[in-house]
Amino acid sequence: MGSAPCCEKTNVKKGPWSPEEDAKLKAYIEMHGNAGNWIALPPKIGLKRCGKSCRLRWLNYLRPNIKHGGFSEEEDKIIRSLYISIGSRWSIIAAQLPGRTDNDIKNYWNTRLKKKLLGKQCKEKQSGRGNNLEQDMKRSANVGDSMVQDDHNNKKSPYWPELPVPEATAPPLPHSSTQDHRIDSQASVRRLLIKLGGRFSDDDHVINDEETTLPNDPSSTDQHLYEQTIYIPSSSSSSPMDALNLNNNIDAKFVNSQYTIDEANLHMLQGKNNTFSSELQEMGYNSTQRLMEWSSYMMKK
DNA sequence: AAGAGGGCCAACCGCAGATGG
DNA sequence: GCCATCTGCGGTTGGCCCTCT
Repeated sequence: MGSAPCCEKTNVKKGPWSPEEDAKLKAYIEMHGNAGNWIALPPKIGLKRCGKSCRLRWLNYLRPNIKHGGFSEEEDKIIRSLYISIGSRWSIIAAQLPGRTDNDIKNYWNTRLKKKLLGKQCKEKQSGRGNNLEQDMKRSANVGDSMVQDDHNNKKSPYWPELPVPEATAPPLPHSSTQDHRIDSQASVRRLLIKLGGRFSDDDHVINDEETTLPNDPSSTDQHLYEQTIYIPSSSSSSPMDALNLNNNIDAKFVNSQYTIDEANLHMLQGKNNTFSSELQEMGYNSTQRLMEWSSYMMKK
């Protein structure tokens, strides 16, 4: 494919936006919406900018309710845990943090969290228990990729969503007590799954009953997610692995779908002796156990 | 005081998926 | 089914600003 034709190099201004340009763009979008065609927008309002540039400026800066800087500890944790789960899917991570943009989160990760973990890794290395962090990070970040890679067409498949904190009862995702409840109910977990790239096949009615209730507007879907909090029950008395493999209520197609877990990948998630593992534990995670519990629970639904 | 170095962030680039003709 | 175009995303870069020496 390649770059959109809107990005012709000729006669397009680059670099920082002036207040005048911001004002023009903001005024237009507030009045008309983005009209679904960013490329056609700049000429309409007399901006010598690429449509993509306008879109980016709006999304990352001019959009209402955008927060900049000052990431809270809770946001920090959410970012870390989601990164561990799904890797550098910044847009998805951003969707869990209202007011934050993927760019912001990406910058935050690259400039702070990464170093934070690197620092930690160095300490661990000095104490003789660390592995190569870069590899660990890659490995961890690629967990989603590797575990769901479709061998035949090499396409990316859905990623595992974050697992709730393993408390005995109704553990929410780490979030600030002052924040809105974000991800609530099994339904929203499913939605998150779908959002994470999950496209359950049409006959995966396990999901579809919920999916059909989703609003079409992606932004309202996000809002819907935010307005809820997660509730995942504590682990059942039966073995999670049993539940994973043997639950007779599970639609066979679902069991065989891309959402099943193989043990090799679970070991990857386990992240033995690496920084993320300790990070997880610090946050109260036992990856394998949690993943098992979570998938078991999801399949029983 | 000034130069060097590093941190941080806004913006750009290029790719891939989605969509429509 | 193919092609052109648009949109969205993640990686990278350029430049400003702050801190250190």
